[in-house]
Amino acid sequence: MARRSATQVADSRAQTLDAAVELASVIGLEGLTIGRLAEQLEMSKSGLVGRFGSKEELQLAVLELAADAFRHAVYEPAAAQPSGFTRLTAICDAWITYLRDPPFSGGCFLTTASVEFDARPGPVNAAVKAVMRRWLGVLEREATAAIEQGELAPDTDPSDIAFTINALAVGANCHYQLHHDPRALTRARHAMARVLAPSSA
Amino acid sequence: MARRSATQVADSRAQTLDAAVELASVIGLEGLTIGRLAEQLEMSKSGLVGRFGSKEELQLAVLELAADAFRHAVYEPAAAQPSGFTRLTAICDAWITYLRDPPFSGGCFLTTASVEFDARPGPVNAAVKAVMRRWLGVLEREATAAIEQGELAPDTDPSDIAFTINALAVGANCHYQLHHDPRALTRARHAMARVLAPSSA
DNA sequence: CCTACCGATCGGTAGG
DNA sequence: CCTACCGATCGGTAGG
Repeated sequence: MARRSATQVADSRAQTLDAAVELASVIGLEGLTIGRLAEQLEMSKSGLVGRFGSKEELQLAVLELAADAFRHAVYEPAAAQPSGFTRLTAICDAWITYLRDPPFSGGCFLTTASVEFDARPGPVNAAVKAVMRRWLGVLEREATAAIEQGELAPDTDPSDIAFTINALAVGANCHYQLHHDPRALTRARHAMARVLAPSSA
Repeated sequence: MARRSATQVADSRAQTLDAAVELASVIGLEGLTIGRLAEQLEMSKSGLVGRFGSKEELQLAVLELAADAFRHAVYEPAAAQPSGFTRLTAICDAWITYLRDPPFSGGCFLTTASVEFDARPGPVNAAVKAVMRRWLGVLEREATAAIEQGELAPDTDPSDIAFTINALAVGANCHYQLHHDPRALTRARHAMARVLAPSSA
């Protein structure tokens, strides 16, 4: 006879996290404070602490949700495409769309968190690293498939493809968030296409 | 009969700023607090406030110093080279060197500040934008010279070159700061070279 | 440049 | 989930 069912608890947690990730995308994962989030949700600080345990656990939960949203927006649409060049192209398309109209108003959350925590050792730093490595691994896997299928030159380095596509997306996000110039997104998309194009015409 | 000469005042201000920019490169420009900086410099908070007026003015001074350091490390060595392709190449070389061994331990300060302040309106946001625009303008000017000298294809868009080179540097900095993998730097350098290579072989 | 202090906010706990 | 509270720290001021 619990006062709230497991589903209700999960729902309230999910709603809390939605607000937290939106707030953190604007003011940063470290700038996110329990007090400010509580005020926005019109609840007490201790209520929030009860749901997550500590600020660090809240940060980890926010990061996990943001990573899910990224995969949902960028990877899942492309997963329907055949592996290799076709799927890589679909990933780039979805990625640019995601950068243009991100699910949280502060732009790509993973880029923000990466810059914010690259010099702060701890569990959040480790989690950011893990998410980024996993994503680069996906890109690398698709690049390898493209090479095997003869869609990329046989001497191509899959890690090189993964790094460069990711760097262009990160750079485009930073430029677009700062200057709000959509040309950054089309320029990044074209540069991605050149990375995936056969090196000789 | 001033107790401290203008030179002494300028020196103490410069030493304070050196410590501030080093600290801010690690914990961020917003995370930089007067109290923590004062403690590190073994002086009182009010002494620091007296030098800069407010935290925001301190942030602006730190940003200005960081921009000077960037230009000193990346632009000045290349300025000795002839304008156009040669100078762009020298800029890319110096840039990668700067990313590998940055003057402040937190990596490229401008990238950090850009991500941190892209959604925080105010004077610091405006200053970051101005620094970035100015730098992109330098890259664009050199790309234009390269086109005029026939070193880049005549239908090349100078803004496109500037954006892409910058995005690769930003992406490389983020990757290198997070994973400490120097291959990110050589990969970025190679991608920059492809951007500057004639599009057909 | 200092000490002493201001009100606000931080993350978190006690107790219910 | 709440109120009430803890010690620490925030940016900054008063007064010297």
